Amino acid sequence: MPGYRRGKSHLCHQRQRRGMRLILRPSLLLLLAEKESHGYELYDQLSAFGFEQQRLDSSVVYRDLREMEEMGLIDSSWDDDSKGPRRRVYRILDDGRTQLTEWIDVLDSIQGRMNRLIDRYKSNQM
Amino acid sequence: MPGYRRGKSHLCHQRQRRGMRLILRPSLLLLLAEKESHGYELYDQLSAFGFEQQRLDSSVVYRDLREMEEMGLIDSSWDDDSKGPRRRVYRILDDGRTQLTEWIDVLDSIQGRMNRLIDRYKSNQM
DNA sequence: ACCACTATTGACAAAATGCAGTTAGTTAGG
DNA sequence: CCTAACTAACTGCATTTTGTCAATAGTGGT
Repeated sequence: MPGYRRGKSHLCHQRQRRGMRLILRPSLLLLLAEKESHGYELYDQLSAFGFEQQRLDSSVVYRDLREMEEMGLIDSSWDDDSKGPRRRVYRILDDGRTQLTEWIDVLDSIQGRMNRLIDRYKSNQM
Repeated sequence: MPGYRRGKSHLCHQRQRRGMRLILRPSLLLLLAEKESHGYELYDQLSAFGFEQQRLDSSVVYRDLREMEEMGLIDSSWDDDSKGPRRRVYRILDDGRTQLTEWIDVLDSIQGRMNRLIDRYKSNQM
């Protein structure tokens, strides 16, 4: 059996990661709303939202892009003109813009709830 | 082939749920930091943090309590004096208070990131 | 006896996650 | 020419995490 004991500091990282997954797709959609792009570039740009490459495997980004494509939020095509390996370039669709708006609203309301929790915690400290 | 097509409105609910799961344990710990309690009562009190019973099955609450007990954040004992079925009463431990503080910090930082995202989205609307 | 409400638990399928590996084109150095 | 490093995308799989549903059990009311 693989030892694999989860220490307490590990728990925070896990929670942090989950928080990040919550905003990954909205972040990707926002980047694509600003400009079309391919997976590898998006992966780099995510640092602007606090994603660290150590903690986020690029395969997660590719997988999420594929799924958003299946959902009809974005679409893609190959770019053969660029140097290096071929790139799959993604563009946001109208449904994607609509979805982005809705997700932002959801994040807004989650923030409100998180605030309530944090405020209550802090008011107890006195 | 179970029909099960996920419409777009479904996606928001899914994301909302994820956001809620993120704050479930911190919420439970906070409630227990204020006063010892049992699962069913905690389940009721969660509405104060925006949890709706329609969208959160009580078994999830019980499961999380059990796991936090395994982690040594809280402990429990049976209360046989109360009316009705026996209650498992939970109390927060020192490690639980420490963990709560850390989780609150994590939520704080996640909020910061969500804010950056939302601000960037809104500045694009102009 | 039957129903509703309180209270906790168990079991299982479905989904999400982390990690590691695979394929391939390009560039630079020895 | 061979190799290493970087860019780029994708796949597979074992674990973990979820959501959902059902089972059990005590109490009070009609």
